[in-house]
Amino acid sequence: MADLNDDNARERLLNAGRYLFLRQEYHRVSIRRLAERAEVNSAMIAYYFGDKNGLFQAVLLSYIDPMRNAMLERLVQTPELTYAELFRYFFRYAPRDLMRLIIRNALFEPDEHWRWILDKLLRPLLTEVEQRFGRVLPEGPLQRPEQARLALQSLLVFPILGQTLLESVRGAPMDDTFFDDLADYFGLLLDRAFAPETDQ
Amino acid sequence: MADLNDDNARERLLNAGRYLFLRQEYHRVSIRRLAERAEVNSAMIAYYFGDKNGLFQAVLLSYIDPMRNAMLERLVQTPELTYAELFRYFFRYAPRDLMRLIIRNALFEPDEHWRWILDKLLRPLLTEVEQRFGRVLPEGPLQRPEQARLALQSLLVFPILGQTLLESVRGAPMDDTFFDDLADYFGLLLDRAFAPETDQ
DNA sequence: AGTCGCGTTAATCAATCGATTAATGTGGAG
DNA sequence: CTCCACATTAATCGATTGATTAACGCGACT
Repeated sequence: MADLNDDNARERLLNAGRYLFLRQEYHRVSIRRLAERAEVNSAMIAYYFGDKNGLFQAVLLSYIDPMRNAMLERLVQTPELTYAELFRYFFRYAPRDLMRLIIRNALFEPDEHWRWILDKLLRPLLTEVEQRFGRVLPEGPLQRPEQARLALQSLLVFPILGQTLLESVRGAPMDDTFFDDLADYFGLLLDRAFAPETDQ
Repeated sequence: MADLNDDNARERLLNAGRYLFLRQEYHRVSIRRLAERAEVNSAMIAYYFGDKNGLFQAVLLSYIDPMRNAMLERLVQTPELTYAELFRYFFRYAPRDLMRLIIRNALFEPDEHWRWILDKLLRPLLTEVEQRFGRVLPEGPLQRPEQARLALQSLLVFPILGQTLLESVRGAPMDDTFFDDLADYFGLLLDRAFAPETDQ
């Protein structure tokens, strides 16, 4: 357990990267500020990670495995998930900082880290979750998998992604209570929309 | 009309800013590349806009007024909008590049341009659109304005915002046909969810 | 012709960027 | 103690950043 503490340069740099890369865009985080926050010489980045990008990818990798395990473990415990439960779970336990980090550094600069993030991190996780928890919609005009998936993704991701934006607009923070209410609301919305045809 | 052509330095810089700021994050766009693209001396930025940030704000302002006018003009023509029409209109005519620009430079760097963008650009537009086209939901458990608005915003914004991401995941571009289908699907989804209570 | 002001240019500033180097510290094995 | 591999340091590299300056071109007006 002594090899997991944070008094060695590599771990300290990872922690500094987790802190800084989550809060600022990649090019705004300089090697010197990383080293300064880690209280480590800036050359240690090249020593342990090759270059700045190596540290960045190491930070992402250090997030992705615990996230996948945690998500799958929790989801496995409730295999028959209602939409409300799914929203509530996701709003509570999704690593919001990591989501924003990925969006910020990949979605808007697709030529740099994007391909790597997509292939190494995102696609395996998405396919695995989907395989385990794919829902079959009832018969009806809404049974179009791609569109249904996009609707679900929008409702899941946007409130988290735009939390800062939304809090500024509404002038009040979105606490857990708000997200719980939102989860119930979205769950009810999808239940009604995806409900089997009644008549006519 | 001769004062609207693009052979003067100020207009050329605005065009360069429109091009570059839409495609890269603020700090990735250097004064020299702006001047180079505008085929203008880099000192002209300071001359006309004070500094780089002045040019950036001028670029945003040059977008926002035509956008507001275009949106309101088109929306006024169809005051009684179905959800499908609203989605279709938004997916077609919303300035996606500008949306991404605002998100990229404000949502994720709230301490820099964020407050200015929100107060000057976003809030007036949102309140104006909402005042003119606020819909009244039918009675029922889904009549909660804030949550309903957030659901609508999610379905409207996320597909546009994440277009690059989604295209990479699905491996094919999302053309107008896809967005039209998506508009119909989302419209139907909300119609069903927000439909008045039937019985029980 | 003179001159005033707007527009423009080349040159340069200090600061910071990512990266590299050579020298040095350190701690354990032989 | 010696040696060697690993870890760390200070210093510096060339490149680029945003910004500023002094000089200059030039048309308009007197």
